[in-house]
Amino acid sequence: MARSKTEKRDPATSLALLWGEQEPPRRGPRPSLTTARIVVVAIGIADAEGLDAVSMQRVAAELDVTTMALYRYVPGKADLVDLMVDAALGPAAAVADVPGGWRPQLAAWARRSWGLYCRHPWILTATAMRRQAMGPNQLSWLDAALAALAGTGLSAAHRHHTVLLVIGHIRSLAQQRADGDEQADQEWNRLTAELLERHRDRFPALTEAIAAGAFAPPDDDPLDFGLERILDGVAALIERS
Amino acid sequence: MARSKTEKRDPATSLALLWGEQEPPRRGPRPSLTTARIVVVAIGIADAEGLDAVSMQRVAAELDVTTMALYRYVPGKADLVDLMVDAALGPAAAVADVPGGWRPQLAAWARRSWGLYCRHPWILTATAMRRQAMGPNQLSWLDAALAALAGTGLSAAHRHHTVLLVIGHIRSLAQQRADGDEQADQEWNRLTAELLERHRDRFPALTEAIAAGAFAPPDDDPLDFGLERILDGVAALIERS
DNA sequence: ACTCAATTGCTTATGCAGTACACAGTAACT
DNA sequence: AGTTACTGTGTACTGCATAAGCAATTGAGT
Repeated sequence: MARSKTEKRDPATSLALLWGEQEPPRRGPRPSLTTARIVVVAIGIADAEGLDAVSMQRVAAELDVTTMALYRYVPGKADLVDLMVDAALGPAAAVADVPGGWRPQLAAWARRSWGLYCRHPWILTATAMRRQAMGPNQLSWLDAALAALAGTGLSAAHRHHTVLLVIGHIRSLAQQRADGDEQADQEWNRLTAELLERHRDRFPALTEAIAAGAFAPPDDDPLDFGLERILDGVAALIERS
Repeated sequence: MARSKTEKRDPATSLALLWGEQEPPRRGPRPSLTTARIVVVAIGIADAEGLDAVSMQRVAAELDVTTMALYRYVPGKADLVDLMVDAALGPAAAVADVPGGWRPQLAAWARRSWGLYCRHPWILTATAMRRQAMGPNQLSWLDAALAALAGTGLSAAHRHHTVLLVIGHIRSLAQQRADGDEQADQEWNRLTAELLERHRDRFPALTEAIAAGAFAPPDDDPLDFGLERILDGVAALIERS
């Protein structure tokens, strides 16, 4: 099967970079750049124009250096993206002091996580379907969510799966959000709706649901419905055990 | 913000192709290929070597034609991928005859959907974070899930959100599965675990969860936990209303 | 102070990707 | 037979990631 691209990364080097575990150079000219500065610029591009706009050439141009200069700081693009993700995540927000126990805490965690995906939608693509090196910030988010579930009596495996479930929901929302937002997509939606109308007999339940307003823009927070269902389900599991 | 790539597609043309709504050519030499044949070959490559291995050149070579010949059948790569997705999905399985009401039906739907993502993991990337043209098969899957929820008394919006919640879970699992399966990834996991151990004080809950076996390979179906939680949550909502 | 090795940024070059364009041949409609 | 709509092909352009070699810069060891 397949990892993305040719998979030439050296895990040890990549992880050392991601965790900031590498000795500064002893000799040679002073570096004119920092890994951090490169990452900041790259994130800026991704925020403004999407992940596809982040090419090595583009980042280098923004920094007024040659493309190849970047390779003195970062082994390759994959590592740069990993760094971007971890930097964009930042350290996890503390939710331990949210009152009310695991449920409000996990909800707060989800809400902040969701906010992150809204501010940096490219995180979704950056972490999708590729071996992704996990940096300290990413782990801190995971840790925070697990901490919220610590007192529930759930097994470790169940706690872990619960967190993954919530993350999955958030990512799923981020995905949908990326799909429907922009004006160019209106044309797609219009034409698809037309097609659906023409084949309405093949999709009775869908046709009916649309007629009943299933796809109308919601007025409440899109995160809420799924999050409440999931937390209800988890609550039921907790009570049962 | 940003769609992937330069966004030069014509929605009308792309959708017509996807829905098979285009008149066959009246004159000229017989086409030596079919769109369908191209798609089958492309899916074969994606199944065997991942989506990254699917390049126009590669597909063309497999079919013994020039790269540019493909463009007589498909406007561009994005459209090819859309066709691949819809073809790989196939028509939705009927779950209306699954006994026991909405819950077993939706569970059965989820299970078949999950099977699809297992057989064709590239579907995840293919549908991630890009404007994706929805073809008839994709809509039929959506329709089938909505049909399962038709008798529940849920509002159309809630039915829709419920389906999206389940899809999100499935995709989330597919994502995780893509991450951890392969032998090359063992090295990553080992080194990450080492790093985590060295910084264990920064991630107490995570460290504790791992020690308690949270990441041990599960013996039951990975789909089950999340699916049951979600369905429990939905069931609670249905009872309440 | 002098030498040397490590490290910098730059230049040049390779290979692969998607795709635009113009050509020559082919089959149906007039 | 001629026109027209189509076919597959060759060539070419652009953008991408990245490898290799070069000259300049610096600190450590003498």
